Amino acid sequence: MFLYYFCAQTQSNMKDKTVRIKDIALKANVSTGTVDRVLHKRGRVAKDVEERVLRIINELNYEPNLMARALGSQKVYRFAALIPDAQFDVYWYGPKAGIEHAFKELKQFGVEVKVYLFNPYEADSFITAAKQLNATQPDGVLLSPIFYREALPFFEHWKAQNIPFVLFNTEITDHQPLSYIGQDSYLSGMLAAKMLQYGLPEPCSILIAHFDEDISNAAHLVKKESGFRKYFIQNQLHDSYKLIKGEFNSAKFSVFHQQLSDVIENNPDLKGIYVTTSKAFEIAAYLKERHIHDFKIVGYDLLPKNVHFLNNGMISFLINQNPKGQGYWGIHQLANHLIFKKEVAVFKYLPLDIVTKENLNYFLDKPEY
Amino acid sequence: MFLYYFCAQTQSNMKDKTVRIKDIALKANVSTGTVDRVLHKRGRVAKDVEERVLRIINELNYEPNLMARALGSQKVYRFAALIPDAQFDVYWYGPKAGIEHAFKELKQFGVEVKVYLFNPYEADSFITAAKQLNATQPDGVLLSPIFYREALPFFEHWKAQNIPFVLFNTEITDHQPLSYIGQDSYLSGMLAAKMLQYGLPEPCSILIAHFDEDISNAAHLVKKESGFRKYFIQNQLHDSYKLIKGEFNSAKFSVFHQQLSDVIENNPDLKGIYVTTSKAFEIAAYLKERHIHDFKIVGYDLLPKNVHFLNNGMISFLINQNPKGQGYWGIHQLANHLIFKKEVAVFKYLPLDIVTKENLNYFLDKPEY
DNA sequence: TGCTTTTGTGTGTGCGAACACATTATATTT
DNA sequence: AAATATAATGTGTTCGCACACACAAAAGCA
Repeated sequence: MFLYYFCAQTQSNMKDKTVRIKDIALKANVSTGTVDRVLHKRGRVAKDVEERVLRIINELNYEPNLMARALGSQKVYRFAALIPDAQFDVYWYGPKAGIEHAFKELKQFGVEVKVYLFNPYEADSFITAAKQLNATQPDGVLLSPIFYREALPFFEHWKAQNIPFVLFNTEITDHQPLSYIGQDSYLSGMLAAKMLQYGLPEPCSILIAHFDEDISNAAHLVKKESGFRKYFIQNQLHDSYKLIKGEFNSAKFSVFHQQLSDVIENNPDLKGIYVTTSKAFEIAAYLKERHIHDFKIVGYDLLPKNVHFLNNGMISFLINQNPKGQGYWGIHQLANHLIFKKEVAVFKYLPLDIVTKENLNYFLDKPEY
Repeated sequence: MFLYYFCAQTQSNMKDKTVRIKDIALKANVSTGTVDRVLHKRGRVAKDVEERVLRIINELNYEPNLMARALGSQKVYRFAALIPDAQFDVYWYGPKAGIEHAFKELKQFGVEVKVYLFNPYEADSFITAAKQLNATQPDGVLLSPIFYREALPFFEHWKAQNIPFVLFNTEITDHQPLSYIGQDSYLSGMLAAKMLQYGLPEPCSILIAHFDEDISNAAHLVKKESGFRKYFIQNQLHDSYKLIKGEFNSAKFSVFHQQLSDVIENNPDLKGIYVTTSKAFEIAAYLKERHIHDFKIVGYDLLPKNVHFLNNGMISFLINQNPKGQGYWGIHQLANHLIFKKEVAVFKYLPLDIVTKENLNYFLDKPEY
């Protein structure tokens, strides 16, 4: 019978136990202390000895026992996260939950996480929080750089201080972060286009709705829009579908309503709406109020209000940006780099989850990733 | 500024380090040995003492240090997996990969995994492999019980031997497995219906295509079909759409082609096809050959051939059953139960991932879950 | 030469839990 | 009451690693 065997022993070296520092020391005719010094590049080792030890480490394919390491070294890794306060935008509950979850998994390895919150509508509050964060000299930083310009000097500072930082949610990959985590905004736009067009076989108008953001400072929204438009071009559909662009401000209801009703009146064949942010519920609510039920809406994120309109059919699909996962993986990337010395990918793109009424449950309260 | 602080110290007990057995022993006026006996229910502890210790464990919110545990106890956990050989059906590469991935994460905790392969088209080979598996007296078993009847006596045996077993892929939840892992077949069918109907606004006929399976022995396919039909009833669409059922056998090409062309000829308004297994590519290939391009197909699983037809547009959507994840979580459920003493959910439903050309990449080679 | 640095190397302890073993207290038998 | 069994509890070693420290040899310098 066919049989695979996964176990600690390699096939070649059949009955070898896992290689320990002791084993290396023995084979190299030195003490464990010396091996330790080589492993940690603490110096104070003769050249020839160092080479010999390194060779043997390679030969024996030594892999440190992470348990024992975490147990032995009482080192504490102090991570800091810098994210918007959920009280201003419930979206940010997700990342915070993800960060907390990652912390729970990693605290055994000596990880501590401080979360600094700022007001996503006030650049100053970002700066204040970031300065405070810096005062504590963390070993690694995770942040959502929604204030790009304001974040720049901090990038410089961390680079100078050799503090790895991970960015998420807002696609920025200059300034050598350790890693960027989030979705591919461009593909995200293409996917949204597919989902709308697939359900709207007849030629019609489609609205691209941006919300609340300073578009010039929000590169990811621009990318989403390009991806969205690209889909129609790539599939030779740009003659059949008219794409309208709108920027809305949900803060002032009356203005928002006026803007939206203008768009609807001016485009009688409007049948689909792509909301580039998590504010799809604003539009759904408006349409519901007006008893307009034949629109297809695609938006982002499983906010309670969005879920509500997904369930009653006003919203056709939500693309899950996995905010929880972003926080979770952000902390994990730092740990992988600092604690486990793993290579971490500069781009960590999370899946583009398509959520409908039918599969909603699996994305709502998953504690795992 | 707002600030959350995740660290080893609880807020109430500010400067407490993590609680160790020693701390409990101290507070309970006993030795660590006694605490240990209480923790592991090894007996030989006076009733009153046990109660006191348990109370203090609770009060102090003790959580064992998994590192130290894994280090200290050299215990080896021997898991066995019993799955079809991928050489008969490439689908099974997924579970095997997931099992291997889980092993890599868990080997630090002393986990070993033996994978026994059988021929999914020969019940005897299943029995042979299962017997061989039993001979090794594993601590836990993960299997896909695609031969339901043949698996029954083994369920009994494991139950009698107190060996936890986890089932996956084929929905079976009798016989008290530790856990079942897979998709909710019923919801899966509903989702497929949604994806087809959403893209086919006009009334038409839709084919439900089963493949290769002995339907009477494949409860999950029946459930998929019920869910699929339910969608149309629930949404009052059963007048507009005619649902046709077909059972195909891909082994005999000529027969299969005849069957399929019959269905197409007899239903000129056929526009959608729901393939309940991973064999959607068979139908896509046929249609492609006949230059029929206006059908919407929804099927399962990211097999290379399916991916091919997803990319060229013949298949609209694939629902990812996450075969890799099933193997991964299967092993993890065993570990959670046996090693980490966690409660494990009897039903572990994996998300219903909707895969299109646009978001395909994220589901193809994700090493994480 | 005697003395201080520097460099190379080995030893020992602690981390938290598991488990074997040693010891003490209590019950039972003779 | 002494002997013995048995239940209850305490002690010590182990796991693999990090890190502090001890110490020796070599090198620098007067």
